[in-house]
Amino acid sequence: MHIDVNNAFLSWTALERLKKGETLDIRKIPAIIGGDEERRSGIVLAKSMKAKACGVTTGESIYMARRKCPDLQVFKGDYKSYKKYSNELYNLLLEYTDKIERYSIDECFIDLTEYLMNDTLYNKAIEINKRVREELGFTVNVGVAHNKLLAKMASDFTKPDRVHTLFEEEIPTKMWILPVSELFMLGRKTVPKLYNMGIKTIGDLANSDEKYIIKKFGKHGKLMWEYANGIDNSEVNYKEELPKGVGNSVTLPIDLCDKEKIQEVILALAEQVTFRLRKYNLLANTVCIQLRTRDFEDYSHQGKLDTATANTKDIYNKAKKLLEEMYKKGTFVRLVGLRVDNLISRDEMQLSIFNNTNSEKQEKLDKTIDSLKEKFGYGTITRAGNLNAENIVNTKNGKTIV
DNA sequence: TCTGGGGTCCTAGGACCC
DNA sequence: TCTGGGGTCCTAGGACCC
Repeated sequence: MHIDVNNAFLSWTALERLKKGETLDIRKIPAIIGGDEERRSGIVLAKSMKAKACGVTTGESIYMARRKCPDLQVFKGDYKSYKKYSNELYNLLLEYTDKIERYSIDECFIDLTEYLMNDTLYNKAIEINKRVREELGFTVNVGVAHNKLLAKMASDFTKPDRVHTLFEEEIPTKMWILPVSELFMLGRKTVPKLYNMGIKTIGDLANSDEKYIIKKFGKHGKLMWEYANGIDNSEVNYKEELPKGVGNSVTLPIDLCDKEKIQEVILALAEQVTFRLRKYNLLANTVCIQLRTRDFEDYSHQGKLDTATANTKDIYNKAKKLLEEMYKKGTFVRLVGLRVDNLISRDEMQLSIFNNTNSEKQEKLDKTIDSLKEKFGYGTITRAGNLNAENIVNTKNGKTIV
């Protein structure tokens, strides 16, 4: 089964508000959860059914959404409460199986292979849908099928608060009739190409020549042809996995064309990224910085580190070097990103790094800073060189001890 | 006019090796 | 003047997901 929370951020915000004594249920009016327009991140993150009816779409600018829907109300998101509701859903699902893949904050796959009868599965899905609504206060769509792809497609059919099945024999009537753009993993670049080839529905793709599609689209072609035919042998991945990379990025309040100022932002990002890296007990082997210009052109530059590290200073120094190499004087930068890749666990690391007294000192410093951040909040402590950028990178301004 | 931020996976081309 | 055929590793950029 695939379980998908309906308008997750908006529904959860609605619940939080009601809990605090507000009387207006924002699920029942044209409303959205949006980013911060002043920080130039004003996009739609989630929408109510009434906002959707006006034509508001996720990802578009709040400005556009308001034009489509003049009495639209905009609310801020609160990631902390979202995590809480996500956990409530997870705990409810645990009563059915521990084979749960948390696909995102508002989506889970669960593996119920032990139940072979379609009717049994369907009844379980009905029960989950009802229990979530009654016990947790929000609604979910549940898709029931014999693999993940079909379950995911099913949960997307009609919303909200519905259970849909997509068994083998239902593929032609329920899935093949849909426009090809509805197929999972077909995005804005591939769909027009298929259209030009005369492939308009998922059925058209399913019944096209597999070899031809592979020749045109390579590996991705094989995947989409199989998906169109309902083929997917992937497992429900219920074991927690460590991340393959960790990154943070910020859209700046104003475009910067001053390398020193960009460096300050990179230092704040390095603090953020390495803080998370250390929480996972991982070390990074490569550093990558990303710049977005005022014309929305993205550039990235990466490089390997001499030894794997999670030190703020090491990562920052490398990032600074990369910036030096790539930044063209006079370019106006809108967004700065820093990410680290090729991660290894700290235990795998040879001990060589600990022979270096300087590294040892840095490790101790980072550890101390981390525990202060854990205890008193991320904004508690910051580097003196970082006071300007800190306010750009972090929304919450805690106390600052220098 | 306005266009986020967090990820994963894939590809093409270049450097380098034998 | 004519210059292979393997392979690996690295980087930049792009497609897709939520």
